[in-house]
Amino acid sequence: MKKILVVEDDKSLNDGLVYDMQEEGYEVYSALAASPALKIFRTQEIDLVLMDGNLPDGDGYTLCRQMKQIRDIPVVFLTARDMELDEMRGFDCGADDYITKPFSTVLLHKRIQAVLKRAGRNTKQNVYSDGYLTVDFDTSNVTAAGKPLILTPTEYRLMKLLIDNNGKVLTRQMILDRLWDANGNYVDEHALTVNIGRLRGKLETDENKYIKTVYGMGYMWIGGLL
Amino acid sequence: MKKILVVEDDKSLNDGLVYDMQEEGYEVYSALAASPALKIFRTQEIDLVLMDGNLPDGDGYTLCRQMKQIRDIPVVFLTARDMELDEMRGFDCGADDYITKPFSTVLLHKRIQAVLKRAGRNTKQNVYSDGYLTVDFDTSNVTAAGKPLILTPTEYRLMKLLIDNNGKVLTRQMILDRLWDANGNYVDEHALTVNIGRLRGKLETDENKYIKTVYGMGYMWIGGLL
DNA sequence: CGGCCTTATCACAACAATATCACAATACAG
DNA sequence: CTGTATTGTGATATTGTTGTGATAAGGCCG
Repeated sequence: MKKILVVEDDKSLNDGLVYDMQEEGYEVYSALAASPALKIFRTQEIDLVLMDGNLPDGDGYTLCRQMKQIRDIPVVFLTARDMELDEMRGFDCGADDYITKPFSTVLLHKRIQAVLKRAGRNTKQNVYSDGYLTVDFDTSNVTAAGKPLILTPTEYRLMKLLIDNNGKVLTRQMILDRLWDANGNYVDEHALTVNIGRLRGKLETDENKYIKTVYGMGYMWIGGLL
Repeated sequence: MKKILVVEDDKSLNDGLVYDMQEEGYEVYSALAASPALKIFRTQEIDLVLMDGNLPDGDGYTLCRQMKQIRDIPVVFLTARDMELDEMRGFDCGADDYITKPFSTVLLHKRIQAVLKRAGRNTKQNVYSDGYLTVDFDTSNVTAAGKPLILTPTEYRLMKLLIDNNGKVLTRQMILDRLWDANGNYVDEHALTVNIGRLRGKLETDENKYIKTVYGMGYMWIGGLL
């Protein structure tokens, strides 16, 4: 569940926001001023900050900058209509969006979703990496020591299967079933042996071993385990 | 210089926007409807789209989605005040900001700056250069060993796409989607193969190879790697 | 240590993916 | 409207991959 921090000095508006956001399914923290907000921000893994532009102790733009420095999470500003100057300052300090009061709950929620989604793009990663080998499963990019590595489709699928079961032994039969025998076509078990060899040849060095042969059983990926 | 595409069916507002943005130092393209907009978008390396929500042929939200699919650049919506529904649809389709009419030039500029800055995390280099090949993406000048190289539009766009993803594999499908029509319009995958060949013929020599084919996957630019 | 089984390596052939070349269709400038 | 450059298409050649067979190397157990 996403954690939202509401920073708004108007008590009733603050309460309203907290209630609304809880209804929308977020875990909500709130603060009435900058300094308690910062404290919460440090201790909780906040995903997004909803912030008023005019806070009593030090304005929100300073707070925004401070937070961004600690950890770069999205900040959405709440600002009164027609405060063009405010808007600009907000963006200057790195705000990700701003919303003019008054606003509806549903709109607010939509904007928050949009901002979170935007931020999520830069953080979400589906990668395997130890010091030497890196595999990006989203783009199918494989690099060894920073240099791109070209794997054939079968080699890649084989590697993915092994990494998905990092530390577990996969029997030859299991691997055959999952990589080849999708439609009942029989393939020589030997094909697996050869492809394991080819994969090793491409990604293992004298110092870096990844695929452990388990005699009489199958193979096991041992990335970052030994 | 940043390239902005203005999509607005109100001719006078369109002209005004174009003028304002040119004053602010952008290179501005404009379209009065969705389909010409899409054409410009495909052929020009647009950095940001300024779009009206109500277009005569197919609404802007559809257009936004199409563009995002081709290449993920920021889209800012222009929408009439109080059109809350519009705003939400805008965000649903991946809009990066929206601005309610009427607005001031200076505010618009600020918002655009903010959005561009936000997107800037993904901004690519403006000049590519290794010892042999040099590409200036601002002026579209390409030189090999100091001598100018003439590329056709498609060759250039193809090369840019590859360089933007230096060291990463781009699948054939990805490239097709981004350089040719992302919608139903069918283009023979073969066209890509041929254009890769032409590009290679122009910029590769016996000693300098740039485009690595990844069998069963696609292609990868390998400038300064390997 | 020596037989027996499992796994590894190498070379090759069949096949599928990609490259190349020539030409036709299209866009485009004058 | 005409000539030219660009881009897509088709036929054919080339290259990369992958399964298979033969052979070598390695582990297991007496």
